[in-house]
Amino acid sequence: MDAVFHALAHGARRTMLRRLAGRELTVGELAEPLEMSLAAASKHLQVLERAGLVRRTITGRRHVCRLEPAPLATASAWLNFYRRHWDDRLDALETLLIDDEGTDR
Amino acid sequence: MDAVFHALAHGARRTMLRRLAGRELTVGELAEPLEMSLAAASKHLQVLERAGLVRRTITGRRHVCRLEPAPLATASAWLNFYRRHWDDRLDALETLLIDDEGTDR
DNA sequence: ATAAAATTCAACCAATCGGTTTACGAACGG
DNA sequence: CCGTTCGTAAACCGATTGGTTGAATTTTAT
Repeated sequence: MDAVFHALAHGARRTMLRRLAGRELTVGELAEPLEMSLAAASKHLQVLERAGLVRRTITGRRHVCRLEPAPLATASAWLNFYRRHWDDRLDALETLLIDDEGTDR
Repeated sequence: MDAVFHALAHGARRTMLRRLAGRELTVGELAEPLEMSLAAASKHLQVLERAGLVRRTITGRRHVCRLEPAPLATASAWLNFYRRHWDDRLDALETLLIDDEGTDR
C-alpha cells in the first residue's frame, strides 16, 4: 500500500500510467515526453513495477510495458472508506441512522 | 496531487486519517498509538495539513484536528479514471456502448 | 563484422524524508 | 508564582529519492 501511493506521488509516474491506460508502450516511448534522461525514466518505471502497477514483456531489445490495474483497485477501495465524508447523500443517511440510534432507547 | 498521494504513502499518516474519520482528535491523541516521539507525529500531521487532508483548530494549548475529505475525493476521482481497467462489468458495458456506436450509423 | 538502437547498471550528487533529542513557548492547575 | 502539560522549532543524523553522466549489454540492421 505504501508502495502504491508512493508510486502515484510523482507526476512523471502518473503520466506514464495515464499513457499506459491507452495502450502498451515501450520504455523509450514512455520516456519520450518526460523532460529527463532515459535512465531516469527507467528508474521511475521500476518504481511502478515494484508497486505492481506495471508489468513488462521483453521482446528482443524492446521492453513493452502494460498497465496492471489491480493495485489501483486496492487504492480505490481504500479511499472508498472515506467516501461518506465527502458524499452529501451518504452523510445525510448517516445522520438519519445516528438519529435512529438516539431515539432507540 | 503529488502532496496528497505522498501524504497517503506513509502508514502512520494513514493511521491518523483513519482515526480522524471517527472523530476529532488532538495532536497528542493522534500520536499516542504511534511508536514514535510526539515531535515526529507532529511532523507527520504537518504533512497531512500541507496536503489539505487535515485542518486544525487551536483552543488553548490543545490542537484539535479534523479530517478534511476534499483531497481524498480528488484522489478518488483520479483513480476512477482507471476503473474500466479493473471493473469487469464496466468493461462489458463499455463494449456494449462501443458496439452501439458501431450499429448507430 | 560493425554500427546503431533500446535499455539497464553503476557511481555520484544534492535534496528530501523520517526519525531522534533538546530546547522553547504558551496555556492550564494548583 | 510554579510546576506541568501540550505542542512546535531547531539541530542533527542516516537512509532514500530523483536526477545526472558514462559505461555495459543485448539485439537488430546494414
